[in-house]
Amino acid sequence: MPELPEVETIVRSLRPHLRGAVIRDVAAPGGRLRHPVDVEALRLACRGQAIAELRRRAKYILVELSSGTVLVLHLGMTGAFRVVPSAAPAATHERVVWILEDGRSWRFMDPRRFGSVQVCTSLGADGLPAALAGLGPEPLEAGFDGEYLYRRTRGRDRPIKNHIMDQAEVVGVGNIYASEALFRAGISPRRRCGTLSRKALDRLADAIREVLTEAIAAGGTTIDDFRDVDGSEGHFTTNLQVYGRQGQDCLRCGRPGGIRRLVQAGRSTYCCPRCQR
DNA sequence: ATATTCCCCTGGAAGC
DNA sequence: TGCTTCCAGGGGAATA
Repeated sequence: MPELPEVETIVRSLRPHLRGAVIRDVAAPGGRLRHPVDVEALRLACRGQAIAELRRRAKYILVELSSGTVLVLHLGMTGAFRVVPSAAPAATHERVVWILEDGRSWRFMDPRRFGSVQVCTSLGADGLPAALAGLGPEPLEAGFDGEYLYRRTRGRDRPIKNHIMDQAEVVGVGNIYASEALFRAGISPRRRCGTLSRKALDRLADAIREVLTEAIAAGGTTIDDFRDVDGSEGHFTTNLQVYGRQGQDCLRCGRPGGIRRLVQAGRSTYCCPRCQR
């Protein structure tokens, strides 16, 4: 569910609620997530600590505590947060609850348990968790452009869609925005990445930055589960040009029923075969 | 090394 | 109504 724009939306929403708040205690009422939730390590790290800052790296949320310890959170496919006025009893699918000194509670729900909540045990030289060291560049920061994509795709053979969803190449692009960016760039998702010209990859880098920026401005995309911290939906859904539109008319060339759905690496891809080569 | 497949888990929608 | 099948925004381990 959450790709870069959704995670960014959530971090921006959480920040004013949580920055400066002091954690009284942590509970893990919901059993294991992707990894077992080490509630003792969480308590040790969090009790009595203020939340100094919240940041996003790739699709991870980093919670920096006043002690310098960092919590590493991931939403998986169905993770969501709420901040509520009291320490209410656990709701359905609630996995981790932080009780704050001011009486509020910060709650993580995740029906499918693909998310994760971990205490970072070692920081790299860049101040980021060492466990995130293998991630590629942020697409909205310097260092990501057509030249970079060109360099990283020479001699590689996989489909370009799989390549841009590889978090070691560029972070934050998931299944929705991969299809959307390739449509905007006029590139077939099945094209072998090593065969793309520098010019085409310039267009693709621009398209990725453009679609992510627009989606952040719209508060993300809600297909089914995604909700902001206040429960609201993302508005970018209405701007999707291909995702979920199989059998509908292409918005660029107008071909009736022009949008196709295909499967790559077990994930749905949407494209217009006439517009994307 | 590189690329693809499978699996984790739960719920909703669609098909019969 | 009820049962079965398919599908889902992610990521990582296990295979080719």
